[in-house]
Amino acid sequence: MQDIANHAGINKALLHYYYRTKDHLFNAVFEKIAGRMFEKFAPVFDEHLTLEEKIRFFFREHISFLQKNPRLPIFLLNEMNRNPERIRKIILHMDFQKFWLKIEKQHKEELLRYNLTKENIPQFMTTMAAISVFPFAGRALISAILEKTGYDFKEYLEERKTYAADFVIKAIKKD
Amino acid sequence: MQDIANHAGINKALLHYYYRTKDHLFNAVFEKIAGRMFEKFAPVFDEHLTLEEKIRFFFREHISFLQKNPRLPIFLLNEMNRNPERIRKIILHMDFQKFWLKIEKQHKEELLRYNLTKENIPQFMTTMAAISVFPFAGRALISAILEKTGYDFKEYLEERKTYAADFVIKAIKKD
DNA sequence: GTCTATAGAAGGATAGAC
DNA sequence: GTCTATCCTTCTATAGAC
Repeated sequence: MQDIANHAGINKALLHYYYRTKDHLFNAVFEKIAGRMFEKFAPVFDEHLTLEEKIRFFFREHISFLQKNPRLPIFLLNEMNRNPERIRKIILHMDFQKFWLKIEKQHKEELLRYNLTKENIPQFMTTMAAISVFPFAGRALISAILEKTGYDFKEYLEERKTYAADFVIKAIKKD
Repeated sequence: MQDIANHAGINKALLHYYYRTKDHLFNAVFEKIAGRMFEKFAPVFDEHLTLEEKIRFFFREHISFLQKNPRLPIFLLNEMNRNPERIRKIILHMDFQKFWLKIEKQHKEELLRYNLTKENIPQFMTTMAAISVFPFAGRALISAILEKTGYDFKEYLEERKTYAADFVIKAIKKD
C-alpha cells in the first residue's frame, strides 16, 4: 500500500479512504485490467474477412497489444490461478455458443476446407491463445535462451506475428 | 513461514534453524522443483525415433507429466518473471547449439521434408512448449470456459496429447 | 478530500531452555 | 535437533485534525 501510494503521489490513508481495504483495491485494478485482454478477441469475430485473414488479423493485433502490455499475461494467469472462483463467475455470464455460431454462419462453405469443427474448437482456440500468450508469459526464459543463442527477443516477437499465422493455417488446412 | 511449518508439522523456529532465512528456503524449493520441468525435454533428443515420433513422444510425456504436476507451470513462470536474473544465470551454463546439431545429425534427410531450419527453431520450440504448457498455466480460465460450454477439462487434456502432435506435424510438413 | 499519527495484527528472525 | 517465548519490523487499517 505504501509503494502504491508513493507511485500515486498520495499517502496510504487516502488509498484506504477510496478503497477501504487492500483487497478492494486489488479487485478494482484486476477488473479494469482483465477486460483489456479479452476485448482483443471480440473484433476478430466481426470483421469481414476470410478465415485465414481473421487468423492473421488475430495474431498481428493480439501480439502487438501484448508488446505494449508485456506483463499482462503473467499477471492475469497468476491471479486466475490464485483465485479460480473469480474467473468462473465472470465466464458464467458469457455466451460462447454465440461465437461458434457466428463463425459457422460467416464461413459456411469455407469451413469445409479446414479441420475446424464444434468438437475441436476448444483445442483450436486454446492453441491460438497459447501461441500468442506464451512468449510473454515465459518471456524471462525465452529471452534468456534467445540471448544466449544469438537471437533477439524483439525480432522474435515481430517474426512471430506471421510465423504463428502461417503455422496455424497450415495446420488446419485440409488437402 | 507459519503455514509452511504447520504443513510440515514443525514450528517456525525449526524452519529457520534449517534454512536461516525465508529467502533461502524459497530458493531451495525453487531449485528442486525447476529441474523437474526441464528434465522432460532432454530425453526427446536421445530416443531413436523419427521426427514425427519424437513430436508425439514429447506431447504425450510432457502433458502426462504436467497432469501429475498441474501447478508447476504457473509457479515457474511467475517466479521466472519476478526474478529474471536467476533464470538467466542458469541458462548461461547450457549449450543449446548442441541440441540443434543433434537434431540436424539424426534427421539429416528427414529434415528436407519439414519446414525446420536453424533460423526458425526458436519459433518452433516455443510453439511446442506453448501448446503443452498453456492449458496448465491457464487452467482456471480454460476449465471455466469448458465447463460452461459442456466439455470436460480432463478429457480435453487427454485429447490434447494427440491433437497437439497432429497439429504441429501438419504445420511443419512440406508438400 | 487529504494529511499525520498511531493502533493493532502478522511476519521474519533469534535467544535460550531442554 | 526441537521447542517456547519474544524481539523487532512491517503492514493494514483507523482516528482525528485541517
